[in-house]
Amino acid sequence: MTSTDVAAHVGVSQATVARAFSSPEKVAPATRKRVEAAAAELGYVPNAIARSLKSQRTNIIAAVVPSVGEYWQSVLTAFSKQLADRRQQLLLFSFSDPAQLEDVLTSLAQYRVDGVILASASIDAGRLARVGSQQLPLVAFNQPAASGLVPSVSVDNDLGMRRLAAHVVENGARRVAYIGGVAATSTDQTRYRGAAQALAQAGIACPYTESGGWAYEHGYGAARELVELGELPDAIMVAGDELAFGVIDALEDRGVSVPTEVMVTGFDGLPQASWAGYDLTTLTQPVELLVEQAIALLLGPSEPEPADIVVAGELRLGRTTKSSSIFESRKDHG
Amino acid sequence: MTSTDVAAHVGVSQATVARAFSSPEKVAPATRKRVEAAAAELGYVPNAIARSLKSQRTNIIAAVVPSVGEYWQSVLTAFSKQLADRRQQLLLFSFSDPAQLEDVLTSLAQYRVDGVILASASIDAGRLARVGSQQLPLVAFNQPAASGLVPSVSVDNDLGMRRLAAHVVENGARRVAYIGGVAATSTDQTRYRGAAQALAQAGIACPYTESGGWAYEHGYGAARELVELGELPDAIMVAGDELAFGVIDALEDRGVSVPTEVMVTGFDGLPQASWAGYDLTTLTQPVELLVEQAIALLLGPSEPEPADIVVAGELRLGRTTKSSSIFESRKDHG
DNA sequence: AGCATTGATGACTACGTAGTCATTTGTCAA
DNA sequence: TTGACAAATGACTACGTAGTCATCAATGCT
Repeated sequence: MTSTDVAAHVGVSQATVARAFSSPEKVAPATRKRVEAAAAELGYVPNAIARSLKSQRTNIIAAVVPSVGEYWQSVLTAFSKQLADRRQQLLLFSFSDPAQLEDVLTSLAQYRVDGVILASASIDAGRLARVGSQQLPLVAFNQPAASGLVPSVSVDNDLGMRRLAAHVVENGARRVAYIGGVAATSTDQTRYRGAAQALAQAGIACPYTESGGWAYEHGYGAARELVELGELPDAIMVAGDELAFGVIDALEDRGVSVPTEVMVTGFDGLPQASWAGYDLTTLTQPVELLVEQAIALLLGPSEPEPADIVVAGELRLGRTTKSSSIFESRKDHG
Repeated sequence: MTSTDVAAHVGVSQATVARAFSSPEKVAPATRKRVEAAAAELGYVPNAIARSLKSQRTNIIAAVVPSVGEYWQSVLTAFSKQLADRRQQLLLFSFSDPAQLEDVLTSLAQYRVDGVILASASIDAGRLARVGSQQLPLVAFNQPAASGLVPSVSVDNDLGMRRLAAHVVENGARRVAYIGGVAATSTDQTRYRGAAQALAQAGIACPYTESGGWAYEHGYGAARELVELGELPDAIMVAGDELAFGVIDALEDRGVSVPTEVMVTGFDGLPQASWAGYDLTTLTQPVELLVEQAIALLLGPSEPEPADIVVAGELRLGRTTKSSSIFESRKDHG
């Protein structure tokens, strides 16, 4: 069922049918109605593939995201929603191993998408630069390493961690440990640096432990080791919320009370952070806003110049840091 | 940069360049190498849009999923991974309101995808039938209502709930409450029926409470009401894991201990169910297997006949039902 | 040597649409 | 009434690819 078929049925030219759908104002109302009626009757729907070939625009945005992780799933959801509002579709390219990235980018290149959202902390700068050297509109999402190489949108990791650190210090922490995700990623580095520098200003050291990933299990494992080594700090700052959930559960499992004995902070502001079971102190990323900015860069009128948009997050105070006496614990387990 | 450009550069015809990429075995090795070299030099990548137009295959599968919910996110991840292995891409259509479905299906129809995965409990049978009447290969994912109308793949909701009910009864529950999601959905109905019938055989009633959604907040609210009404049962069976997390947190928040005072069961087997903080007794859906079956139906050699594949889930025993004396509570909050 | 067979390649065209340009029709002012 | 002009429409073509068919060279066989 093509526009030509509909045209024949109505008794107009194919061009008129095409116009009736792509620029209806250029078709006389009466004609348009007849075309629409025939299309409905025959079940005609314009072919986006052919349209894309002709117009050189696909109205498709590709998202390259890691296939695991609570955080990326929430980001993806936001992109999907906001792109739908702009009548764009989201073509999903997920990968579980950074090594797959080459393959992913190769097949991505074939689809002539209108833009690409590169969302993964685990792409190194060199690779990023190579991708950016294509003429393809590209936005790096929450990848500090992208700065200067490709246009990027990020939460202010440094400021966020500083605020969390300040909060922890205010709440009386004197010894602090930091549990990171993957030390090789710029996200991890930036966050740790923020925390470490802010704490250093208060004269507090902040030993770094790499957990080796961003998932619950990694946080659980790292915290378990910390407990087994003894010498628990007053607070553990964790590089991400999902990690922090694991940290909290590991601590509670071993009888270490949060926040009474050890405070815990996260980073990201996942929905679960607000769940009563965790009620985590964290830095909430303004995901909707970040996504909006990313889309604006991609779909903006001009080519996205290598701008680096940094958006501040919002401090969320949960029960996991309410240790000092002036805070009334809103809830206790027992 | 097109195949014609490459052809001119190498000194062969466009057809040969096209063949070198789409069916390399039909091109002499020497020629193929020259073509590949030129393509690499010029940065040529085949245009999937043009190929799709010509070949009438897009290698794109559309997924229609609700834009919220932990469960659907995990399903999406599985689809994305498995489709990538088969060199198919995933075009994402998410919607937050069932009313948007018409729009979604309209824009979906334009992309001439090779198949559609319809994954939402909140599509009613009538609508399903209409979608199915198109000639488009379609698979309904975890929608019991689809049975007979369109090919479908589902977990065995009935059996799963029966097994959970049996487990709860074995653990000594005599009074049981059921918290559902959205009563109008077939998923909710099937699950409740399974639980109610299994409990009835043990002579136990199972009053149904609708929570009004599938999210954490809905479970939290429903459980809060249950507590405020007094008359707590021995066990609460919940229609989904995310709901169950809310139920557990609401109970604990009000000083009701799980599982000592009230047992809780979920359904889905989300990753978080295995987190130590919840350690939920639930029915784990074999998501990877379900997805595999769905893809097989879609991409199978023949048109997917309206088969209904039902796969049994696996009972996961967590701490939330270990109430009877013979079970040692692995952990307690306090 | 002559002919059939196979492999490699080129010329050509269709896929379905949208934009360009030309043509026709209707409207208004001189 | 007629020229000028705008609106509506049609004919035509290009977008980039892959499949069909034809062509040509090389090989094997009698």
